[in-house]
Amino acid sequence: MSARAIPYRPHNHDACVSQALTDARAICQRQNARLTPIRERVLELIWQSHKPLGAYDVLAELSSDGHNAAPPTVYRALDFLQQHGLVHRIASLNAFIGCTHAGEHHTGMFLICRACGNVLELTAPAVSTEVGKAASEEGFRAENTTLEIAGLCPRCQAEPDHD
Amino acid sequence: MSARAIPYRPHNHDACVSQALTDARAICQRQNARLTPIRERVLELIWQSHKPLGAYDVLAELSSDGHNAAPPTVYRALDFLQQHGLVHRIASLNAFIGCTHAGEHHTGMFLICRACGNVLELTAPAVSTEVGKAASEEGFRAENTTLEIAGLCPRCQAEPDHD
DNA sequence: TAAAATTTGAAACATTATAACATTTACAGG
DNA sequence: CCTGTAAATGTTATAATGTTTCAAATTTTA
Ligand SMILES: [Zn+2]
Ligand SMILES: [Zn+2]
Ligand SMILES: [Zn+2]
Ligand SMILES: [Zn+2]
Repeated sequence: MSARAIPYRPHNHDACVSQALTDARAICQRQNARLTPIRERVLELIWQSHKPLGAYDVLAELSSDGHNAAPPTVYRALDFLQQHGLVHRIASLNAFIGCTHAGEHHTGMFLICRACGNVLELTAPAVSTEVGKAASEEGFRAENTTLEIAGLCPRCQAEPDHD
Repeated sequence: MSARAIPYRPHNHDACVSQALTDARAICQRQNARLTPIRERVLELIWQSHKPLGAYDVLAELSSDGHNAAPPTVYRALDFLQQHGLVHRIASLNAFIGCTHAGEHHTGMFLICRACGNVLELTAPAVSTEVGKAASEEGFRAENTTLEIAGLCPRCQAEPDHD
């Protein structure tokens, strides 16, 4: 797997998308899960940028596809994709983003730029370790971590108002 | 300030509430902010337990007070309380909880028990440090951290189905 | 092929949050 | 005490997000 694209910088994003779809197909096959056309299309839509997309945004895109979908269609597809580690929900934004570590067993940490809206997913083992330590010091059995950092990406610190 | 009550264990919760209200009055005075009757009442309602309360739950309680309130009343009060560091919003639950470190300048980390619903707010400097490190390694200027851990509290690990 | 399980369609509804504008209240200066 | 101003609250409507339910179609299994 090659070096990961940085959302904040221009890059060949088509490569991000096709890599994500290729990975998804492999992962679903391995897990005996069915990446149906709707699910694949939703994943593709989610990956259209590195900015999280709301469920109703996905719905609107499906509609402009000519697909007459209702909310449950989208939420089901998103549930499926989450279940199989292909997308993450960003709780602080009520929105969804493609996982850049699909298949890698990880706990995502998300850097969310409040200016450009792009999100970078990191794996930070040191953070996970400290979180686990803090939880177990309280006797708490951690199952699921939501870690979302809002702030300014390097690009927007230098030069505001990027897309 | 005495040792903090552990939400997961029985304790004199009236003491939690009155401490929180006393602290809130002092903090607002120091900040020249007006802790009006509505705001104080909302804070008291939020503190009625260590389980996060939804905005519409607050609304319902206000109504049963005989106060004929609409959603904006509650959201405004909650915004005020958040602004002054008296309550936190738990993004993964769309709900609000009293801050147990009001006035202490901190980044909250929340241990959310999925069985009993209680939430413990921690300050974990080591976690904050690692989060800061991970962000700055990416050149990201972190401004706001959402850190919520769902799992099982000690009590519910031992003995399920507590309230 | 027939039965079973999974996936999708469709309609209604529930929950959470905000916009917009009117009214009231608190406060400072005259 | 009045009065102008800003802050806070009331009120109505609406937007945004997410779920329940049941029916129909599709895929898988036997
Ligand atoms: Zn890309
Ligand atoms: Zn991921
Ligand atoms: Zn208590
Ligand atoms: Zn706090």
